[in-house]
Amino acid sequence: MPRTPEQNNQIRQQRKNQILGAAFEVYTEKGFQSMEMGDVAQKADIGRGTLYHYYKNKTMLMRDVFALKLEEAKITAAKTLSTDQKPIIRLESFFRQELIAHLHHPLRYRFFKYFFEDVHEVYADSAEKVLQDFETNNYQPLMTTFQQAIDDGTIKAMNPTRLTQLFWGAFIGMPAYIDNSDFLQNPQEWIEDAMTILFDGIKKHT
Amino acid sequence: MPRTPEQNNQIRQQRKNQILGAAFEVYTEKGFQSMEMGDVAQKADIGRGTLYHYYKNKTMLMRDVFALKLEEAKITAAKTLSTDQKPIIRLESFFRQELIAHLHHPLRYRFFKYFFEDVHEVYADSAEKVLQDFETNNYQPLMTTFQQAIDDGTIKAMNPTRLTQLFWGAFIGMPAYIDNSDFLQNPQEWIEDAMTILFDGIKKHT
Amino acid sequence: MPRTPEQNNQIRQQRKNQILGAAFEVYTEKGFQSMEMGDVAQKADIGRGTLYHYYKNKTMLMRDVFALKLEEAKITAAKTLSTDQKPIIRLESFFRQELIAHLHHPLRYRFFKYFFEDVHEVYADSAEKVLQDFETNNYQPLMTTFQQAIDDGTIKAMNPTRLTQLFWGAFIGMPAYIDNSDFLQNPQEWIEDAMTILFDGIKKHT
Amino acid sequence: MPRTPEQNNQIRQQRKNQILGAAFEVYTEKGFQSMEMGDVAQKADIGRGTLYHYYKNKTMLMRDVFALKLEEAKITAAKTLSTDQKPIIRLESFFRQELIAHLHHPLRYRFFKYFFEDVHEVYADSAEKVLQDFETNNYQPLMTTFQQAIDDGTIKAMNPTRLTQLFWGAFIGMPAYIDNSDFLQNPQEWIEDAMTILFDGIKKHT
DNA sequence: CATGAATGAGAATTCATTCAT
DNA sequence: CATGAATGAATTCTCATTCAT
Repeated sequence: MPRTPEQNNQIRQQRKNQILGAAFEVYTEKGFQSMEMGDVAQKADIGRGTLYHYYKNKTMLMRDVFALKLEEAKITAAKTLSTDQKPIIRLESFFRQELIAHLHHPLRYRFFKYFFEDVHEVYADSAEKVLQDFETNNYQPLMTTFQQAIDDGTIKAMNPTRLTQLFWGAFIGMPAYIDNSDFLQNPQEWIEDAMTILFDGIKKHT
Repeated sequence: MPRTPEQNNQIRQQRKNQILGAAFEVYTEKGFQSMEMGDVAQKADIGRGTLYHYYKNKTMLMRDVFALKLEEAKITAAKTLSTDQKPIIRLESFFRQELIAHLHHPLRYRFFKYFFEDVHEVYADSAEKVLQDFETNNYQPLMTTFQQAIDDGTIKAMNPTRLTQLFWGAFIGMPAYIDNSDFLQNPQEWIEDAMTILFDGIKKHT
Repeated sequence: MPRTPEQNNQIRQQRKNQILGAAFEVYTEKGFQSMEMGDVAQKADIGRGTLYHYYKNKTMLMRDVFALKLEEAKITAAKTLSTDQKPIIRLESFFRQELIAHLHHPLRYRFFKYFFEDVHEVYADSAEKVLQDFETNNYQPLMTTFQQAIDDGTIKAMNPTRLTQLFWGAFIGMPAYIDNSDFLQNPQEWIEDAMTILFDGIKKHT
Repeated sequence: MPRTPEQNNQIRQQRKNQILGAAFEVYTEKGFQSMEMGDVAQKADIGRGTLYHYYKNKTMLMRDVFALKLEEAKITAAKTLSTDQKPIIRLESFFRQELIAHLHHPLRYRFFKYFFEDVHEVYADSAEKVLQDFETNNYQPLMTTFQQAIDDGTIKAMNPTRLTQLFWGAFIGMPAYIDNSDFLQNPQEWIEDAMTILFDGIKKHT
């Protein structure tokens, strides 16, 4: 007997998740150009042709990956950044949490690293809109929190947009270059040192 | 009459520079996988076959680009980091100078961004050795200077290797993500804010 | 509905045979260097890309062709050489049969002609091993039969390895050089004359 | 002061010999398709471009190589085959001498092996004429001598054209297949065994 | 829906030949 | 004449995508 439409939908959604997960992994390992649809299919444990039942092409697949991960990041951020703690505390929580997340999925940070590189190739003309959305959905909460911390005098007065971008860049960059063996071997220390640099700077303040 | 060996050498050297320059440009725009030998040839204003007169293949060409740029970076670093000023001053000079360089050669920072991504593909088994060399030649002087600044009490005590990597990552990351329109429009302010974050942290110290 | 694995296997096997047959033909016409993958595809009546679905590259394709033909030759030889007739009779049958086979498949002898030329290019470092195997699988039965004929006094005492090689070389060489119009026009006579030279020599024995 | 025309001619001829020698060597190692003009130039110790002062292209170069070697072979044959000894003795001398020559230039035999393969590619439409000439100049003396040996009853009555071709093929084939280590290690024995097979056959005649 | 076979456009690479000096 | 730099046509090979079952 044929499946009900809901069953079909459910199967379809589950398959999509399977594919999305595989695509995300392959993507963080290789980037857009170098990732191969065959690898995605293999990792998702489905046939190569099956991918194309769910996604018209590589581009559309990656758009979905991007959308999903951006949404996830947005939710995570919202959760951490909208508590009723002091702004500076919320910021520290957010970044510490993200660094800890890197630890559990060591290639996770690469997602954002690659995202900004590939966004124009994947979205073509609508890339600007996507970046705009990213700014609204993902940066905005961060920016607002930075602003609050500026307002309550806990951090220095700075253009909050620029601050957010610089801070975010520095944060993504930290695990991105050179080997991460130190990060993996002494994660606690590494994370605290990274937090210190970002929040307190390297100078000794007397 | 044939050209003299010196003439040939000169031609070869000039042509190599031409190719290296073109390859560097294309590389910083596209990365290893996406750059096409045809683009390099076109940008260098030579025939596609001529590339192969000078470089056995794409990999060897990129190895030469890497070697050249790493060498250049090493020399620049040495110059700035070995003055007789106080360590903290030298560090600030170095990073400020690098950020100013980014301003004049907007794709320059991408080189390092891509380098760490592609090093394994380009060098295969010897990638680890290359990274080792990079650490020795390029990180070492920085690390030493950090150590000196720690020793004279101007910066906080931290594992200098980790510090160097974190700092470098943050520094590369800052201009690497999202649009750089702000950077291009208000370079002076942007640079000073970046310097502040890196050296003083974002917190207000009373 | 997807094909069953057996169906796929069958398709794969059939396609491989198609390709192997085409490759063999093109190879015996041109040799390794000059054969073009495009010709093979065309002769096999498949797309150029499909070749690479089945064989990683030209080299691997030829390795399979070699393996197949060597195996076939081995089986043919075994069949003819292991009857319970007198050794000399078996030898004569074997070579006469091979010459008749040449007649029906005029390019067949070229396979061995080219094989020894290309084996080093196709197998690189393992070429020696392949030749060793060839000697074991294909020469051995012949050698053994020669030895038996020596033992029963029907042929002259000679080092059987050298004898096999010389004999085989002479046998391959006979149809290999100059035009074969005579061979095609008077196959029976040609074959008998070749057999005479090889087995009785050209001298008249009184 | 400029060279005299004769001097120029002499230089030209010497250069040509240099090139011809190099081309012959490369050819016997690789065959027509696989030999590279660069290798010829290198072996001849001249510039790549210089080749083209002497030969319009690869084809013309090889035609000259062929012509030269065929001429040499013809002269050698004439010398050995036109003594006043018995025909059978002359034939044995000729082939023994050729086998000894192989010993000194181990790839020499390949020349004829490749020649018949490449003649059509190198000469295109005139290939038939070239083969005709080869038959006239190189085979004819051999054929005549075979005929004489048939006439004086020392060898069996056979169609002399076919005999020549079969014999020649067998003779070229002997050193051509499988490794020639035995040939190089025990040349005397190898040659005598080869002579025996060709002239006396492998059967024991009582 | 599911699948792997099939495909061809496109990229890397080779190498005989031409050309400027 | 001599040379090596320069070139592009021809070839191998890759991989996203389509197709038959």
